[in-house]
Amino acid sequence: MRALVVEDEAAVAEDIRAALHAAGFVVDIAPDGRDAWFAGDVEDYDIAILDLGLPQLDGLSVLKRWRAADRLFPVIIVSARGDWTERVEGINAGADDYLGKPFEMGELIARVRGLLRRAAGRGSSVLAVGPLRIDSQRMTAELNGVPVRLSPLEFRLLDYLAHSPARAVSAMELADHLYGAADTTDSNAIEALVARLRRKVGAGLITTRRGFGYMLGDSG
Amino acid sequence: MRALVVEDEAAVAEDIRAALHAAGFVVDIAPDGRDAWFAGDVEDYDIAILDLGLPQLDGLSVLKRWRAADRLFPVIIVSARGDWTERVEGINAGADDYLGKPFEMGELIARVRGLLRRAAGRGSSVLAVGPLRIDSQRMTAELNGVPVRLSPLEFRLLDYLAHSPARAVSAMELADHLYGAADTTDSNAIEALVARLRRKVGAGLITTRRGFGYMLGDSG
DNA sequence: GCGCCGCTGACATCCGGCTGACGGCCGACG
DNA sequence: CGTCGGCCGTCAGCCGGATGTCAGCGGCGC
Repeated sequence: MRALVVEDEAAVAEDIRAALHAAGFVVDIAPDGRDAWFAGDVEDYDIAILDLGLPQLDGLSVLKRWRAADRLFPVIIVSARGDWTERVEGINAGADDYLGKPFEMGELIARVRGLLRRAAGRGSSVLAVGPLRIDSQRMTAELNGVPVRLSPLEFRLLDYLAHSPARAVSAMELADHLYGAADTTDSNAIEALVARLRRKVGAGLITTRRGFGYMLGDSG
Repeated sequence: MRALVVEDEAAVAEDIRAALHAAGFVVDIAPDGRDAWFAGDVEDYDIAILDLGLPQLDGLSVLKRWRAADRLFPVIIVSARGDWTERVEGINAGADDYLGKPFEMGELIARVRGLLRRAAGRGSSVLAVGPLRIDSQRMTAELNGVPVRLSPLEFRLLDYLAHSPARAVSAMELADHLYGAADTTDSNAIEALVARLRRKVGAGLITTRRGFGYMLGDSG
């Protein structure tokens, strides 16, 4: 999962980054509105945390521009001014959630997870695919009720697939969301990762659609 | 689907080519404005990605010449970050979308799909033809609600037919768009492909107009 | 009824994707 | 500080599905 954090105060940005990173996200930070707009327009994020008070370009404007450009990833607005009208404005501009400062990192993570769940069209916080249960909260997985020990990358790959229902996800997209955009590796790292995952969760769970990508389950 | 990438920087061009190819496109690359103008004038593209900073002939001029010659395929302008005036100029010259550098490949693909959808006069990425539903986003097809497993080429052929409403598409045109112009193969590869497709989606869905080509459905 | 275009099933080939092995890197631990 | 073990990217070779080719058949249009 890839997240964009828009926050001008470096210390706060770093706190959020750390929390998200610990929760298994790849994080980009945009320190001002202009960078934020650009990054959100150009990169492929799963979610954005957006501070409203920003230099260069106001947070609400950033959000509106994203939405106008059909950038539909979930956005959580974070703001110091606990203003009620502001909240409404945020929602109207296309925000999916609102969090007043100061806030607990735990709450932020929880809301992020909730939004991702909704975006994936799932109700429960524990995703189930066949005999496999994936708990993104605890970063654990169970096969037939038996805990499976997964490495961080393995888990994130599995988690990303689980959040992309009924869709084949290409190796390129996976690399993008697991590593971030920077490296255009044309290696078989993803294939190797998938192989190791299959060895742990059973070969049948991850289907390869030749020429398209990977998906969980086998229908479709 | 066939795309023209106009980009003088070989590495960038290659990245774009790879991404488009992974998304199921046949890609031609034009390294300068002159080549671009010629290729767009002579070949039959479904979309073009146009860099503005070009040797020989400026990108905007290329676009204007295409439009002046009634070459109406959608064009996405790609340009170094920042300049609003440039963006306006681009739109005025007949561009359909604008993307600042650097950009995320996934973003490019999404916009390309959006434009093609609009070009086909549809709102959704899911096309329905008789009992068949084609989702070009997920690259899946369903027959009466049952997923059909198609190979990459099969899917692209089907997708192309679906985007050519009520029209017979010749084998030559199909070969052109599935493989690229270069090879003037006088083989029956397309026929074989169609045969395999028919076996999977039902013979009635793809009609042959003897001497003209193939079309989806049977009316017209 | 004739001829040609197009269809099919079989076969060859080719390429994407899988695997097992290897080694670098890094953190844990003595 | 050295060693150990786990994680993970890279390599090379293999496998099987995907796709082009061929040859023969069939039916559509004249």
